[in-house]
Amino acid sequence: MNEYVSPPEEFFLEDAVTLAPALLGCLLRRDTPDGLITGIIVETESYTENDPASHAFGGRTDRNWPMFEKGGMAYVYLIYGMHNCFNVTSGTEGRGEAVLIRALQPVEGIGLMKKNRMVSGMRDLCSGPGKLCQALSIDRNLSGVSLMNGEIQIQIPCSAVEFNIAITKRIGITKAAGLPRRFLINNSKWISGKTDQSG
DNA sequence: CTCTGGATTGAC
DNA sequence: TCAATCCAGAGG
Repeated sequence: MNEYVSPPEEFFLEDAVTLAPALLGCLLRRDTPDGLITGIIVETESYTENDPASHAFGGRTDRNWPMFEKGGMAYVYLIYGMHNCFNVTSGTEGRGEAVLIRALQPVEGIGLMKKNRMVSGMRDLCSGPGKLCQALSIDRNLSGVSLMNGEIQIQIPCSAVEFNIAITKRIGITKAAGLPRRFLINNSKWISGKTDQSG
């Protein structure tokens, strides 16, 4: 069992395309009134300001303002009227970019995740951006909070973990659909998509 | 103010 | 394959 610690602030100041693969293998930790929930990040996507698929493409707004702040913030938004998506902002202040967290390997608080998701299969808990937000009770009230300390934190592993990173096109977008900006831990069974097997 | 479509999910 | 469901952003 690896140990995880808070990264230095500079960790989040990299550009989104650098930070997205760097977040793989890191721990996402969520403190709720009901208890602690954690999971290892296994799938991410990067969205930069010059990317037509990015919310930051049209400039700063009331919704996307965290993307333009200094890296290390949560940017949470509602998609399709019903699902929340959690992003880690990246880059120095003024740069509109973020990394979408798409899937986690559940670690702690699995009972809570099942309760929040109202499903029992491990594979269904965090294998998608909307799913993991529901499992960790993340909604857009948390957009703009710091990830350095507080109710949502990102922690890096103390000792390096061996894995290969696969890079593919992003999921579910129509603009700039061909860009290789999706990063995942190769052969992880916890990534999003259709590979159902309850357990 | 009205209109439109989306960084998704789960049921047909 | 497609409906659910709502708000940000664009246009009048």
